Amino acid sequence: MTVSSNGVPLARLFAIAYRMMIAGLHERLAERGWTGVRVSYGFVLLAARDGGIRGTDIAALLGVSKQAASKLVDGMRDAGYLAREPDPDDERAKRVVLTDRGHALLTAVEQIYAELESDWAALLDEGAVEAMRADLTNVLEHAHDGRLPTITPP
Amino acid sequence: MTVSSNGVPLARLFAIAYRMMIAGLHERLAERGWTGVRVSYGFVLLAARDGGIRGTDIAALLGVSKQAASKLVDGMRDAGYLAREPDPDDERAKRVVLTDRGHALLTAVEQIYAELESDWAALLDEGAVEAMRADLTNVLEHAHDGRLPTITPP
DNA sequence: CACAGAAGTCAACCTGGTTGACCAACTTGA
DNA sequence: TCAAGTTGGTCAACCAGGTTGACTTCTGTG
Repeated sequence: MTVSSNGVPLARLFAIAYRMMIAGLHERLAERGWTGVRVSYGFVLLAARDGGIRGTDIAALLGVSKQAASKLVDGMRDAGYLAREPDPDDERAKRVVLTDRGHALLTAVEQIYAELESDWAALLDEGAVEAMRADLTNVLEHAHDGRLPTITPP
Repeated sequence: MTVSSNGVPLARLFAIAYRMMIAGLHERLAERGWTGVRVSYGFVLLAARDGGIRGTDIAALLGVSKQAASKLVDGMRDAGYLAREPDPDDERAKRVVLTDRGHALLTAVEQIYAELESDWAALLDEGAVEAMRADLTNVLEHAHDGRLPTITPP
């Protein structure tokens, strides 16, 4: 795709970049013994990290049905990353919380992200990664009423 | 995800950005009467634009099996965007080429991408979009032996 | 208090992938 | 030259991760 004189469309570049980073993440996770980890796990772990999250909130944030979210939580619970607890505020509901194993996985993910970004920084000019982050954050927050959506894997 | 002191991980930002741009693309396509368009269509149309492409090459580029690629081509043919022709160089093979309707869709996609990027440019400093494009291109080319992969939706 | 709506689960279904199998055509090395 | 291995595409069966529908229990509101 060559668009006017502006080069490769940003959407393509984001797609490739995202896919490349995710591939790098999962490769390095596997090297550290974390296997069978799906892309959405990281996003769910992040959202549930502080005090847990409800199934319906996971569904909303991932943009899927509550049934799909429930299945995903089932899988993560079976893998030992999450546990379900009663929600103290509502007898219908459950909160999904991180297990120790879930915390450990999330820590590994964060470390690897830092490594990957260091790799990028080594290839670009001083401060370019931070500038990119700021610009992306700026546009995305503008598009979402001032706040990044919490969790959105493509 | 808060990574060290470096803010939101780039991978998340790319995911959100990509998803947002694709959503914008498909929303604007629908406004122009293009409905039922899947994300991968644009990538296939681009790859097939100049002289067509083989089914196995689509499979390779999309990172899917040849059967999956064949199904995708079936769908796009049925929707009127592609046609299959014999490959003059190999009796086993077929080339997938764009129909007029396929060319028109690709043109619409490119126009919308340009619009979306103008929206971004309006929110950022002078030249920031081009700097981001250059930086992304730089890193991604470095990671792929000097050439961007042709086609990779997540 | 009645009722509409919400949270989660069960069940059936669907879509876009997968693998396996197959046949015709092509390529390669002896 | 030719046999064997490989390749391109299609058919078929299967699967994972979604979907929708239905249901029960609980909550909030008028």
